[in-house]
Formats: sequence, C-alpha cells, structure tokens
Amino acid sequence: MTTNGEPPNLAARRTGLSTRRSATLGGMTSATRSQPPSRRTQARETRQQAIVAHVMANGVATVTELTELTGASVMTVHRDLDELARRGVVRKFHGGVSAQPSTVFESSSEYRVTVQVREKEALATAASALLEPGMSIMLDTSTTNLFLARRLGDLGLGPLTVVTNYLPIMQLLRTMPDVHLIGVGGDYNSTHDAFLGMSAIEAIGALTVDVVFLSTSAMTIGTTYHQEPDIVTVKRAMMAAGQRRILLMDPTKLNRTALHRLAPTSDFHDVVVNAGTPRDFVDELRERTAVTVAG
Amino acid sequence: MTTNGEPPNLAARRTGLSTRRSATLGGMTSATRSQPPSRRTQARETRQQAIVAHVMANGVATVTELTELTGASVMTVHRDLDELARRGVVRKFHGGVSAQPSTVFESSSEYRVTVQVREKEALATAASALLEPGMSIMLDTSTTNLFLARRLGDLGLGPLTVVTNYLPIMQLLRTMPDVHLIGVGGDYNSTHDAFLGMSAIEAIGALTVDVVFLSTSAMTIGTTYHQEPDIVTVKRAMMAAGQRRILLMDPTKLNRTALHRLAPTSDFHDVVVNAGTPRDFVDELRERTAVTVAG
DNA sequence: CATAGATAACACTAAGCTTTGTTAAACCTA
DNA sequence: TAGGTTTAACAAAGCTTAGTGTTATCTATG
Repeated sequence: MTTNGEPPNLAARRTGLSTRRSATLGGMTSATRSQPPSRRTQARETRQQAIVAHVMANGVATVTELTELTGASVMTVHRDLDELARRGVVRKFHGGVSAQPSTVFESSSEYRVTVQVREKEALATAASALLEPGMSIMLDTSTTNLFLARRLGDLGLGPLTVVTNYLPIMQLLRTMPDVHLIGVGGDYNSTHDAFLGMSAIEAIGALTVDVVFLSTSAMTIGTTYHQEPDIVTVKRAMMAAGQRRILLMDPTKLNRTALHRLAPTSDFHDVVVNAGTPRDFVDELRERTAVTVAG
Repeated sequence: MTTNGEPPNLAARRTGLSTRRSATLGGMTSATRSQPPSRRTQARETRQQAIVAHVMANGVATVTELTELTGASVMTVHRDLDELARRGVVRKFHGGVSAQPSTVFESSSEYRVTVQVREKEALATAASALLEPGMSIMLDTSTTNLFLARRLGDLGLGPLTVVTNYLPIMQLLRTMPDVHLIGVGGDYNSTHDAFLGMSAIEAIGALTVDVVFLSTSAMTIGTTYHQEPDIVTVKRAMMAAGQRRILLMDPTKLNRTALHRLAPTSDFHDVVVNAGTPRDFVDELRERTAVTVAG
C-alpha cells in the first residue's frame, strides 16, 4: 500500500478532499465558529480520513504502516490516532489500532455533519423569514438553532426576545444589540453544552413565547424522536411554551428513529426541510402538518 | 504635557510601540480574561489610560492633542476614543472628547480594579480554604467570585456542585472536571454579564446550598449596600439559599455606602477582608460577625 | 462652500496559536 | 532484559489575527 517515491499524501494535501474540521471535537463549538478551513488543518483532516479509510478497509493497522501511508511522522500519526480514538472512531492497542465495530456508520455520519452546514444554514434562513420585530422566540439545544441565532444579527429586525438553554447561543446573543436574552438555567450537561433537568423545565414552564424553534435527531413521517430522555423532557416543555412550534430538520435525520418518542409530527405547526427531500416524504408529511421547503 | 519641538515620541512611532510599556494591566476585562495580556494589548491599555488621565485632568481634549500625547496616529486615537466612549468613560463630540460627569468615580474605580487583582486573589484563596469535597456552593455575580471559581480547578478537591448566575463563571466551570455546574437562568443583563430578574430569583429559591459566597460594592461596619435594586434582590435570594453566608470584601469597598441596603453585616456568618484593613474596622466588625483576614 | 474632522478601506506588522517534527525518556511485551 | 512502542518535552514553521498606520472618502461646521 505504500508508495515508493514521494509521500503519497502530498497529492491529497494539494487537492484537499475534506472541507472542514469535524464538529465533534470541542462539542459543537467548531461548527459555530466561522473560521476558515486553513490549509494546514485541511491536510490534517485529509490524513485522518486516509487513516480511517485504511483502518476500516483492513480492520487493523500498525503505526508504521500508517506512517508510510500518510507520509507523516510517527508522532503525528500517534496524535491522529489519539484523537480518532477519543472520538471513538478507532481503538488503540499496543502495536497498532483496530476499527471500532460501529465505525462504518459513525464515520460516514461524521462526514455528513460536514456537509450539513450548508443545509442547516438554509434551514436557518427559511426559519428567520418567519420572524417579526418584537417577537419572543425560544431556541432549543441544536446546531441548527445556532445558525438561526447567528442570523439574528444580520437581518436587523427590531427588538427580539430570545429564550434558550443552549450555552453557545447565550454566548452568541450576549453581545447582540436589540436582543433581549433570557437564559434558561438548570443542571449543566457538558455533552450538550446546555442546561437541563427539572430546574430548566420549571423555568421554561413559567414562560410563553410566540414561536419555539426545535430540532431533533430523528423523525419519521408520523413521529419525532430523540435518544436521550433528559433532552426529550426539556424539548416537550419548550413545545408547551410556544404558541407556534416549528421543527427544523436536515436531510440526514429524516426517516430514522431513536429510542424515545418526542412528539407526533402533527404537534408542530410547521416543519422546515431542505430542498432535495424526497417528494413523497414531503407529500405524506403534508397530510399531517404544514411543510416548508428551504432552498 | 506637550513638548514644543518635535513630537516627543517619534522613536516610539517608528517602532510602533508606545513609550510606556511598563504599564499595569488595565480594565476589568483583562482581569477576567484568562488569556495572557499580550505586549501589544498592554501598550494599547497604557495608551488608553493615558488618554483617560489626560481627559479627566483637563475636562476636554482634542484628538490632535491626544495624538501628540500618545504618539499614536489619528486613526488609532479615534479608535481608542470610540472604545472609551462605548464603555461610557468619555463622551465624543465633533472636534474632541470630554470627560463624562460620572467618570471621575467610574474610571478611578477602573484603575482600582487593576490593583485589586492581588487582593481579590487573596480573598479567593482564603475562601477556598473553607471548601470541602462534596460541598454545594453558590457564587454571586462578582469578580472576586470569578477568581474563586478559577481556583477550584487548582485545588483538586473532589466533586463540587456550583450554582451561579454569572455567565463568565459558567463559561469557566463548563469544562472543569469534578464540578457539577448548575446555571441560574433569567433575564440576561449585559452590564453585569449575568442572569437576573424574577426568573432567576425563583430558580435560586428552589435551591439550598451549603455555602454561598457573596461580594457587594459597598459596606460599612453595620450594613452592606449595592447601587442596583435588581442585583440586590438576587443577592438576597442567594443569601436565603445558603446555610452559610460568606462575604468577600476587598479594601476599596469598605467604609462606603450605596443607594440600596443589601443586608446587615450580622447576617453573614463570615466576612473575609484583606490584610491591611484598619485594625479598628476589623475589631468593630468582629462585634457583629466572624471576620477572616486574608493574607 | 471650504475646511477641518471623522470614518472607511486597505495593507502591513508582530504576536500567538496550531500543527508538526525531533529527540529523549518511559513503557510494554516477548 | 532487549526490542520496539508509546509518551513527554522542546523546537521550528506556517497560519491567523489583532492592532496599527496610510490613504482616500465622507461629513459636519463655521
């Protein structure tokens, strides 16, 4: 598998297959920063993708093997492997690495996250069209809503009250003029970077907003789902607090289920999906609720 | 201050560095930020302090005047003035700037903040001695508590539950291991960078912690004060939520009053002050409550 | 309307951060 | 214990960005 002449990764480095850094690292933070890809980071991504591909193809691999494959130093490969192991993509053992059983799906979904930035931005744009000056809105814990929050600054519509339990959004809206921010407190959950629990639910229960924007990890035609009960309860509280409930769903989440049922799709006043969503899916969904297709 | 011959700091202009570089750090922000001061930023702070000092001394100043004073370009002075105006320290008008009426106190307090870093750190150290593993504590909206929060990482005592309504502390404890963070939500107040209001008070009311650490802007022997009613109500709620109430007061706040009365000093179980506090003040205070003197 | 003052746009610089490599020490495992 | 493997520590290089200056354009004020 090793080339003989020049390091094989040079070509890959030049073409730069990967687009952006994966969103997993610092939570979802990296998706929030609109920092440029950086040629160097891109090379790193390319290299890691090559490593993952190789490990997945062969099942296992030694570090030396990967060193030759990538043309990078032993230390760099180790560092890559540490990161990949931390992200649960591969498993390290003395002498090499092996593919995680679930890696096939995991990593492909990771790749998709990269792509979804565009989709989520489209959803955010479509959602922002529903906003009017003076409105009070609620944003749940989701990357899509983070994009929506960022949009609020651009379209200079008047004063707006925004309620959220998602720390990155708070951080974002903190300095935004014309935005009255109401933070929902509670038990801080580091994996979601948000405040959850009873206290959060009570705080939400005391509020009523004009529109609540939600997103969840899976949905079918009839039902929405999420894998974590703690999140489900908070989302339900939020739904109850909104006079209008709008669901934002990027393509990767459609036609899938998760452990816990959140709510029937008919509970939402509007579901926003991306263009490219299968026609029949949209049609069937339209029998339950209003559907907006975002450019 | 201006020399008559050539600009007094041509050399500085050429090198692009301000003449005074042995400056103290300035501004509350740099004290709260955990990032290094950066030589460049420091020069900038020094320059701004010089500007403020000059404007306060003379009441008004022209931009050209300040250009000569600082050795910076017109544009840079304008940028500084914009920032100072935004912070409410000076007022800009066509042709120059004037000192804000309330600036004298404001800015002098800004300078004090710089010095107080040492004092506040001492208070934080003394306060941290009272902590034990497994404890639940509450931290109010104050810089002193920010120092205390930062300390939590260092002394690796076991698990700790921390409640706060102060966003910088949340941000800080977010990634800290062994800390269970409970965020108090509410109306976000940008001047305090904290969540206040009814919602916050209710959230606090639902909690009880072992110790609550507070700080306020002014105190006499018998009473504590704060200038803002919104803050007072939240602090009172916090006091009620703590089985033990500890007050941290740096020297600049002693023997002063503010508009609103917060609570009698006897309501606190312990008051921590810095070494150097007048002996008789401490003695008199000891008739009301326990007093700890921090190195 | 003329002119000083203010802003905007662009370019340059230096500092910091991230990534990578190198070397040395520590660590397994056979 | 000897071999390679892993980690730690330091150093180098590129990239990014904050801060500043210069020039040009816009704006206000007499």
